[in-house]
Amino acid sequence: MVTKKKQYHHGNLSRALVTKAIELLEQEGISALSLRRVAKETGVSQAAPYSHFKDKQALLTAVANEGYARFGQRMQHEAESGKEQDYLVGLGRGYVFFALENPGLFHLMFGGELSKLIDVNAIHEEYGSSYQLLVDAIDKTPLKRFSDSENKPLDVAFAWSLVHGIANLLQAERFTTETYGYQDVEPFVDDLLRRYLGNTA
Amino acid sequence: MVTKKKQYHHGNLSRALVTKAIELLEQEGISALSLRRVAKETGVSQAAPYSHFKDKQALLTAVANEGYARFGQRMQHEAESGKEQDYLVGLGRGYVFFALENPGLFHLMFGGELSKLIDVNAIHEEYGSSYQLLVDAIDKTPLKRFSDSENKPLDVAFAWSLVHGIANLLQAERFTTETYGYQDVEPFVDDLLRRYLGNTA
DNA sequence: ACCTGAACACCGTTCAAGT
DNA sequence: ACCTGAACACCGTTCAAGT
Repeated sequence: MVTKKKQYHHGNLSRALVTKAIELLEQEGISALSLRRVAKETGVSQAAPYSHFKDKQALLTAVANEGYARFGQRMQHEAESGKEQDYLVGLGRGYVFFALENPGLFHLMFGGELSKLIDVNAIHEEYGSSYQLLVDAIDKTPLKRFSDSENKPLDVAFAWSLVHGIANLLQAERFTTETYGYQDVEPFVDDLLRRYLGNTA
Repeated sequence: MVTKKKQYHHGNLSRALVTKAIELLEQEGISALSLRRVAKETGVSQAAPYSHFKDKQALLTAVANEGYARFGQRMQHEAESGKEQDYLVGLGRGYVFFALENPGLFHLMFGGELSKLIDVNAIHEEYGSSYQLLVDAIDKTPLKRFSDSENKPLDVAFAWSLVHGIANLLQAERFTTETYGYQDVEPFVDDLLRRYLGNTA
């Protein structure tokens, strides 16, 4: 029953490296994520990754892309779960929860380790499609609260910023929910999102 | 006229290291910021910084603290400049502009390189006082737009998140202002802040 | 085509030793 | 007290060589 232990060479090394990198990233944080460790713990020599990725950036880009895919799924899942009637608020919940559940990945995806040198196009597919979820939601039902002068693009920027700020500040422990009189994150996030982003509240 | 070239030993090495670190951070980004380079370019041996800082984290913490001080000043300056009547919106302008003007520092201050291992108290003085600016502004004039049920703490979290999200996304080039039909950042930021955060618009 | 082992220039950190 | 030089274990990356 113990197969695929020592014979990569099938084209799965590339995927195995990405998987191991995510594992390391979430368990020990981004500073522990060295190419050499990823290689070693995948059971392969330090130079082997270079057969599949141009350099460390390229591996990180692949990891981030996997992250964007999961991110979009998480948002959509939350929005459609029925826990929240307002679809846009549901997406916001998914956004924030993803950040809290996958701090390493989230940090890599948005923290700028990549964005300095990255080939932006290399990331755009998955990233763009998660972004598109927000755009679509706002296209369907613009924010009534600010409907005095309709401006959907600005509404998108607003929603994106609000939710991104909440996710970042919570994850970096810049807010602590106790400061605001909440014991748990979830109701805190819900109140914030419903009150300032939702149409129903 | 050429003094203080080779005789540290006065207690200024510590400050010189922080200054050089900020310079490197802004010129070449956080990945170029190695302790060894900071030491070398300050004209001192690789081990010298350890006489003043416990480790690299400690130096970075000092750098971040200097950053928080400048950050608070930038916000206050902008809010009091008279370019914007709404004090809170002025603070928001300062917040966002600081991020765009000092991407390296901003990234260090909020990006989590520190927040994982940091002694949170070591940063709290300067950080707290910049945060306090927001709290005070909202204490004085709560957000009228959401005054249906007064909740100032939540208003603070909202304002902080919105402004932090805008700053981050702009700085990481996650938005490009052209997407939203603006040529310059400034009017884009103003419209966002006035429309969703201001009381006057 | 995919992988290894050795090599290079760089890290952070420690420690004995100098002033 | 403050600094140096050498050392250690780690990096990312390259390159000849193996299969």
